[in-house]
Amino acid sequence: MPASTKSTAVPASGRLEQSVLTEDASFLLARANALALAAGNEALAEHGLKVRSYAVLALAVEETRPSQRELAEFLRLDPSQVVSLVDDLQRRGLVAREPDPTDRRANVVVATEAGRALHERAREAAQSAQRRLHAALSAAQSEQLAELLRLLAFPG
Amino acid sequence: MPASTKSTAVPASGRLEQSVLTEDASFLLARANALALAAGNEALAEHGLKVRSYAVLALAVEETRPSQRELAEFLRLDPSQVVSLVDDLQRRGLVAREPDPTDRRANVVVATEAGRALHERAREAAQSAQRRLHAALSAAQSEQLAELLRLLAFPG
DNA sequence: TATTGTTATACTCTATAACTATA
DNA sequence: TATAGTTATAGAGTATAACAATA
Repeated sequence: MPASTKSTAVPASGRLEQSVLTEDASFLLARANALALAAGNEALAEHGLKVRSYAVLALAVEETRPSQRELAEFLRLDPSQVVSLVDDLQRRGLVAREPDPTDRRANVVVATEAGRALHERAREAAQSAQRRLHAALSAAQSEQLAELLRLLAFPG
Repeated sequence: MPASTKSTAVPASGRLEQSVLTEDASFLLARANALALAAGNEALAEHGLKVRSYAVLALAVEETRPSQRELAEFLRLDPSQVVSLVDDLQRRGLVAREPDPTDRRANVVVATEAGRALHERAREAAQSAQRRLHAALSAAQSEQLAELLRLLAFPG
């Protein structure tokens, strides 16, 4: 193969990495998210979870006692998507819907004991996947990235 | 309403922001990406584009002359998705498929004059949407965020 | 044999509207 | 009137397998 077809040091598969898109934060965000989502789903699959259901379970484990509405807002999901996520977790005995005493329209989603146990194991899998994903970053860089993303994800 | 139901200074809509998920880089990535995607699609809609088709157009405008295969890898799309994205842009006269002289299996995707003109206008809309999205970040922070995301998005 | 682009297909995700029971 | 949850449904996005042409 003639040298002219591979005139740079960049590998053939990465020819496009010199694109201006590489300076576009939204594009980088999309690509990084695609990689993180794939890695997360793969790591959680052995526990029967995905990134979505793991997030709901994680919030149900906490003291906050979130309503489905709050879950939808926080996770940027449609309320109807929360219904089916909670349906699934409830069918598997991992969370329960409890009535909110202060608002009889609302359900509070709380983890069962089995849900807490599964969450603990899943959390470790997710964290180890994240460590692999952040292999190119130092611990300080990972923390800094999280801080900057927080500004973007929670404005105001 | 009794004070005990709103015991913190956090607004009711943001009660969950104290969750440990808020320290999870992958969750923050997902939420930030959801916001950026929505803002991007909204900004590009007036030009008849979405984030996906804009990215393809942007790469077709450059000198790189990417093949559909390269577009798929770079944008982390399935090759079949690239087919329909290019189909659509081509139908609208914004890009053309040119045969790759060095590989008769491959199509090279290049922007037409109309495509270049539209890209220029769309780029401005996308950039101004991004400035709004990054309102909480300084210019230095935005640049830093992009650098860190690049490490995540393009490992190796 | 392996790869590029293509088609067809199924599956997941997302968004919308309409309904009920509450507020 | 407005909101929480639910249901149904349609649309967008994603993933898979199979095929023709070419390497």
